[in-house]
Amino acid sequence: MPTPTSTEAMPPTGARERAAVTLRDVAQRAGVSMMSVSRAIRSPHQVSPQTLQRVNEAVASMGYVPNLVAGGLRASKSYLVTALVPTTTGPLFAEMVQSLTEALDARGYQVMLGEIGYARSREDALLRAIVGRRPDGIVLTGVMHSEEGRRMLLASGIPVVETWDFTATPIDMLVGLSHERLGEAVCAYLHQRGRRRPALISGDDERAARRHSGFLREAQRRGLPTPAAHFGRSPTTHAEGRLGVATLLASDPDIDAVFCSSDMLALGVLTEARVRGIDVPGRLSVVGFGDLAFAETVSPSLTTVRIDGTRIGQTAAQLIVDRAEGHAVAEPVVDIGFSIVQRESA
Amino acid sequence: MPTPTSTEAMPPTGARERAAVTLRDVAQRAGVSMMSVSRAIRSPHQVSPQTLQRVNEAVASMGYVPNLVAGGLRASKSYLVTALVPTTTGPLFAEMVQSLTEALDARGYQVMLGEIGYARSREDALLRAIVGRRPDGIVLTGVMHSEEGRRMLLASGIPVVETWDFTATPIDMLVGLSHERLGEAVCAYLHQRGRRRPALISGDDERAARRHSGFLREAQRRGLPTPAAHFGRSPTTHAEGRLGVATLLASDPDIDAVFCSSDMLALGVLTEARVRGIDVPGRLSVVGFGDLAFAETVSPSLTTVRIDGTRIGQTAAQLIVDRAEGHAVAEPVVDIGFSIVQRESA
DNA sequence: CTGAAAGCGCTTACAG
DNA sequence: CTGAAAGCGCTTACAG
Repeated sequence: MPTPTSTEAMPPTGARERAAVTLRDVAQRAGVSMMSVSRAIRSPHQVSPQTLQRVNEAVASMGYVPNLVAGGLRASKSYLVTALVPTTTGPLFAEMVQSLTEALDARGYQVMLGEIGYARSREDALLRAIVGRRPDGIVLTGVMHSEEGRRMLLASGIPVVETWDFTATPIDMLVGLSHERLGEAVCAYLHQRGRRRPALISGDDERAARRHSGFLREAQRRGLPTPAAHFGRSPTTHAEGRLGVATLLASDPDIDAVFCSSDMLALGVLTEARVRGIDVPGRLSVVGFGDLAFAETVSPSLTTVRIDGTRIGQTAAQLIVDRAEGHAVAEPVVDIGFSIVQRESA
Repeated sequence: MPTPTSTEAMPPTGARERAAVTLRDVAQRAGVSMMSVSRAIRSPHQVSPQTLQRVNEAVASMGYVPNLVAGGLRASKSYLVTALVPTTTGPLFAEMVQSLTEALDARGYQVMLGEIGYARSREDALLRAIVGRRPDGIVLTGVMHSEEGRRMLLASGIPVVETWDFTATPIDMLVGLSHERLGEAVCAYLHQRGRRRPALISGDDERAARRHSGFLREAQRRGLPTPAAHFGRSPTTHAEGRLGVATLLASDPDIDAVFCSSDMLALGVLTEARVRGIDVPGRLSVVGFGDLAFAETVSPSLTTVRIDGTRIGQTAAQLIVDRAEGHAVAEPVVDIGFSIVQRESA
């Protein structure tokens, strides 16, 4: 290893090591107490004009950024809300995350996202890391099943909102919908339009499984033959949609409808049908899930199921803030429902 | 307002308010000092077997979750890395985020995502909130332009990695690529395949703009007529791709290639071309950007540009950890390049 | 292997 | 309007 020259010994790197400016430094510079600095920053009107000005000058010249961790520790208030989203979802939850972020931002809270699901086994470890940071609220996508996870969240005392799904036993609060009922509704929709041999293509996430079982139940109720199904992995792909419908048609050429667990699967089905010269919706109806932006403009346009992610996010934000600030929560469980968006494909 | 009955006065809500278990509580229960509990949890082998057992029992029975905020404050170490991703990107950065999360998780760090971009004006406020939590590292998607933002990050002393783009003046470290060169390469690719009137459809993000200008420069160098362009908003959509190619063809029916700033735009172009009976790639070549999963299985399959998001994430993780743990960073600026994935559409 | 003291950077609670 | 003291829940640094 060469002897470092002075230049090598002090690369740009070196400059990054100096300690951050603290409240004490600012107080010294401004010639006031730490408390006055703290007040000048958080509630400027509680402080004399001169104090305010001197503090502001010191803050600006020193580039002071308050340590929220320290403040939060003392005040037992983090103004941080953690949202856990699955890696596997892609754009489906984007709408919810955005509206959650906006609504909480407006009330002075910051949202941090945690990715869950790339290693299901590490879910409890991740939860522990999150609870350990003592956020003022936790938003989960889906409901929590792990007993360990439920216990930890419950014991933490942190407000929790589960979303996008329904359960009779939420940990705390819930903003979601019944995927069973959704599956039933889609089956009814197809049957009412004369379809007799519907099938399904599904990813392996649990909400898709619930939609599936609702669909089967409704088919049975209506006296239809048990719908065939093709299963792929989540996140679902265009390729799986093509493969799925090819596989289904191979074992039963009379299939006349497919309910897909995502719009991307449905798009794959549309592609495969076109390549094979199968008329959609003439010979085959296709229904997606999610109402992603492309559903409206593909050709044929895609009939799908829409869930109002914006409303989920806003409602969750409201619940978290109410609970975090000690207000009564009138309706801790909200069913936001779903709607079938009728377009050309079914 | 009705007088609350005892049931109303003590809803499930009430149970969530009790204070969290602390190290002191566990120490008392286990009959040892706080330090012994702290050691038993963090370095169990430094503690006698009896102590360890008593602590473990107490921790389990009380459901103790250490307050990482308090620990981090004292130790000046948060084991938290914040990644800022644009709301507008959709699935493009998913790969990077996942590999970043995995690589950092393996080293004991936790990644939290912050959404940027739904309100550009709030970018500095968001940065302030993030710096205020004193993460051990910050990963930015794109490069930082705001002078205020650059100053704040620089002054914070927190390791920063900018990604997905290139600049001569990174704040700290950089893992990216030149979008100008990428644009040049795509133009050359199309010209080499006999295309004479290429055009572009672009979202309004700055990396798309750089690809655009590289493309124009290369076109000029090759003596091609100045490529026409259609601009839409980011996030780009399937609808915009359809509209864009329709608009371009209306003003110049002889266009023979389109470079789109996203695969979703390109998919819209494929749809519009099919509906109009325009042969792709016979009469019109289409190139996307991103190599999303569907690019391979749409029909015709989509020629596109791939960026190795996994490698970006892994490299960024390595840089952050090295810097955070005081190791020398050999190569603080990494060009990961790009590749054109040739398929049917061009 | 164990523990008492000090301190991380703030805010609360209290007194002027 | 201002400030000195205490404390949030941990870990560091030191002493045994």
